[in-house]
Amino acid sequence: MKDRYNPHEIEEKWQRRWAESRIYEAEPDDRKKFFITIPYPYLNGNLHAGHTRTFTIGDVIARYKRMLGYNVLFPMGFHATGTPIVGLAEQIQKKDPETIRVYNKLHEIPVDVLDNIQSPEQIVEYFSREAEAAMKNIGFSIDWRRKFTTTDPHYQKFITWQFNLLQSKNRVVKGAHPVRWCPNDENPVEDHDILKGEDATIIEYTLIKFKLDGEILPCATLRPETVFGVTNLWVNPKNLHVKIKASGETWLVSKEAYEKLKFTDKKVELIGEVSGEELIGKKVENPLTGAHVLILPASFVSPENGSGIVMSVPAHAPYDYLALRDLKGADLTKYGITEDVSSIPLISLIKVPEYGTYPAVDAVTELKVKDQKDPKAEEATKLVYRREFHGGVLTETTGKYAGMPVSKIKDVLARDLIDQGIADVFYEFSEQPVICRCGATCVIKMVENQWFLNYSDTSWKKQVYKCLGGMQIIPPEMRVDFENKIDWLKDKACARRKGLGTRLPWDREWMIESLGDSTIYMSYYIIAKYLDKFEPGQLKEEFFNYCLLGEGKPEDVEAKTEIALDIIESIRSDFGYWYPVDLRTSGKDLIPNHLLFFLFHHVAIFPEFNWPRAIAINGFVSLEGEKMSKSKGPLLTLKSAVKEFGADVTRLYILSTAEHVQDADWRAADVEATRKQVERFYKMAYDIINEKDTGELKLIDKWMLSRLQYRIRETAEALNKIQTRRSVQNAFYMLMNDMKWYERRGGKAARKQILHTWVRLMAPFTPHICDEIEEKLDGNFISLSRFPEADMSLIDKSAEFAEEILSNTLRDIEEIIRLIKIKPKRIILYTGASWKKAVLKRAIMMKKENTLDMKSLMNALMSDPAMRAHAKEIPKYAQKVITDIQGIDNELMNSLVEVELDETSALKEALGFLSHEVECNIEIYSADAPGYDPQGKSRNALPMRPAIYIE
RNA sequence: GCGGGGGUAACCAAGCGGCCAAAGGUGCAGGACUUAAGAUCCUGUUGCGCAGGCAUUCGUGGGUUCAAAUCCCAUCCCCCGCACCA
Repeated sequence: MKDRYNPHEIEEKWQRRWAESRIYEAEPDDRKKFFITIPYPYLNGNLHAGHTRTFTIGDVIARYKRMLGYNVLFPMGFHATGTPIVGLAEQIQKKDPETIRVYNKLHEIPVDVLDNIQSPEQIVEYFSREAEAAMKNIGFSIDWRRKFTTTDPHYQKFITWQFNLLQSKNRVVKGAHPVRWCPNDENPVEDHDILKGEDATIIEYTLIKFKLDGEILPCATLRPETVFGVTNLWVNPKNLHVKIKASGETWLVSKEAYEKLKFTDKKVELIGEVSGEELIGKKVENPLTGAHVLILPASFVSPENGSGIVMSVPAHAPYDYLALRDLKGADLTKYGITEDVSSIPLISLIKVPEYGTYPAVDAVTELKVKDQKDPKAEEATKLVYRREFHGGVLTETTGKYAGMPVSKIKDVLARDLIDQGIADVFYEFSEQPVICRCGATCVIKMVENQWFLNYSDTSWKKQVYKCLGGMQIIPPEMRVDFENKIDWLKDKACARRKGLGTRLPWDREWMIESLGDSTIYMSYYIIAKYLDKFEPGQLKEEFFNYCLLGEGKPEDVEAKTEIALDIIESIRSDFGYWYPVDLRTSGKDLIPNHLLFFLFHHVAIFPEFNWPRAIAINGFVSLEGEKMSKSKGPLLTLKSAVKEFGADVTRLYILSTAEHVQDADWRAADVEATRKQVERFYKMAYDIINEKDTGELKLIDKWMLSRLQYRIRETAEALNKIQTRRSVQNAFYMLMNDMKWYERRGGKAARKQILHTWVRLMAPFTPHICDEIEEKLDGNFISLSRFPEADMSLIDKSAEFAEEILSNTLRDIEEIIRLIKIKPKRIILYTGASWKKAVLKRAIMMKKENTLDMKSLMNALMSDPAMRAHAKEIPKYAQKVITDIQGIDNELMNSLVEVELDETSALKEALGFLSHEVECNIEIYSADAPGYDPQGKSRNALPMRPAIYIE
């Protein structure tokens, strides 16, 4: 150990020794096991501060559990499945300037290296090497023998097995689903492919098929229940409409709607054109109610929205009401309409507390909307919609639906209408337009014959609920989040046309989607150690069925796969030992996807005793207050953080700056401060090691040992809850402050003993520096030693009280000196009179018995002859004590009566220290025998609070 | 809109019914050490106060309580997710 702290030298040294001694290579034995996993990183870039946080939390827990005596398995792999890596390869090949910039500047890859990673395979190779090196440099205690990449042929066998199994359990189904689609690229568009309209979501409309002489006028609506209140349809006379064949029916829609329908699952065919004007004046039949209603002209109808034909519900839709009102007195004879349409009776079907029979009318009146072109019409629409949705109930008009809340009706009614063949589903973007990077306007396409995992299956969800119920979720507040997300999860497309990965075994045109192939791979870590024992081709289903599920006979597996029997048995027994996953820690972004799928697939495949035990969630990392971005910057790589500050400092900082789901902020200035603190720790340890402990334990040593026990207990409690911030706070900063005070008070005797404990307390956080120190203490690897246990017998309340009195008194003296602005020549302390102590104790006792009041206290006191000498002073003090006690918590009260402390002698022991601190001679008396007391200050002395006289 | 998280002193951040004017870190100011700088160590950092005190603070407004940053109600503001994408 050198006198100066050189993190890189120390870290390199210990990482090498750890690797040489293989201390993190876990094998089953008779200890209790702990299997911790962290989502493997996706290899389209270098590891960054976000990974640093999640992984370091995992490593700290792994190290902590190891020191608690668990046999810890902490493995790591790499994720390469999916499209981004392929996309990246294309960009690099094209030498796309932005990509080159991002990967050169943000991911810190030299340009000449970039030239050499052109193919997806090279990218995977490069980033996995970099990631492994980075994780080693920060000192993660990973068993590297188990690493793998999801594009490995062995792994593909594993995924193939998994999907065949899911298929056989009817968890994979065929269906169609809508995606954002670029008609130009003929590809689904992802968020980063979108130029404009990134926030647009796909909204499901119900298309209600009004009938006109055997032809159909479909109206798109978000509120299918209002079909009961339709009084007419709206068509914009200025728009061009088309007549099309749609799955055997003849439809009339806007030209734009026809373009959209081409991408749906309907077969559409253009037959002819119809102007808006032609349609107006005709009567259509409401398919649900059978009512015949007029088609009327309205200017607000946009051909871009829905079908270009709108059903009118003036009782509940302000636009409809306004358009109808706007027609008052209009001459519609050119459409062949002679009746006064403004007198068409409104049909109310929703009762809502805020409004009368016709909410739309009330809203228009309330907001004073002029006409359908008034911007306030939009506002009124939203208002009515909101109120009706949340507080509305369907009226008798809706027949069997009467009494149902509006918020519950949409899905039910839409389903019913579709089943009756009088409605369809129509998808529309929430924002328009959505523009692809290539410049084309995106549409919504129905991808057909798509493979889905049927997560929406209620029996599956029920199993997941059961699994979740038996799990620990950390922090516990996140449990409700998981529950919500389980409810919300729908069927998920599990196959794609392009990207890296494994083919769907029964439909080889499809690649298994990348989130689906990373759900149960934790079990693969157990196999991964044995990859040199067999070829991918030998990994037949029987192998996995036996090793992971215990199905079949090992001899049969041997016969089928030609894998040696002892290997098969060994894997099976390893699996039995290590599984299930005891803890998975992850960033919060993975809750609604990966972590959910992790649970779904586990319950689908494994028996209940192999379901995961716990999940811990952590937040993101920002840089100097700015959100970090892999593709836009800013970005801080793990590698460069360690290079600049060292592994231990990086670890300590990232752990201490935020707790659980809170986001952490990386601030270089604060990291620098942490570096100094670590340096101080190193220096302190160095000094302690090179000094001899002296003397026997004094009060201050007992105080220090007492404090240490609290720090240990807090640290352990925090780590048990994966509160890394709190644990670092206690194990490092608080203990550091205790040590400073201890040394300032001249404490020496316990320093080495403290250090012994301290390095072990710190070892999970800063393993390198701790091993460096431990080498000089015990010489063994610190991660193989035991984590400290708080020894409650070393808790010394009286030493703590003494120290508290001392520091409070010191602060008081200094405050007085500051206020009276003199250089003190003589200071006298008077400790509280013993009768006051007696009063206090008696009062506390009575308070605990719930019998404390002035009268009974006085009675009790006065029955004691020794008290009578102070009969004059007692009432006033007793009154004060009674009020003071109100504000004391129980623990303190207990201590106050239990602890026997001679304040006078305790202060006398610290007299030298006190006098030195205030640079003035100090004398101490008990108020029982004050001696020199010119101002009678001793009367003010209280228990735990000496009076002070300064001259 | 729905769901989740959050608003605490110059900043980050703990506390979630009583030793709370509020942990810890940072910044800032003063002091010690040093030829000096840095590092380190002390002290202070809401206001007032020439004896250890008092007054006012924890988004805002009410309420419960002997006692509220902490509990209840209302209200305002900020962040994240809402999917086929890793």
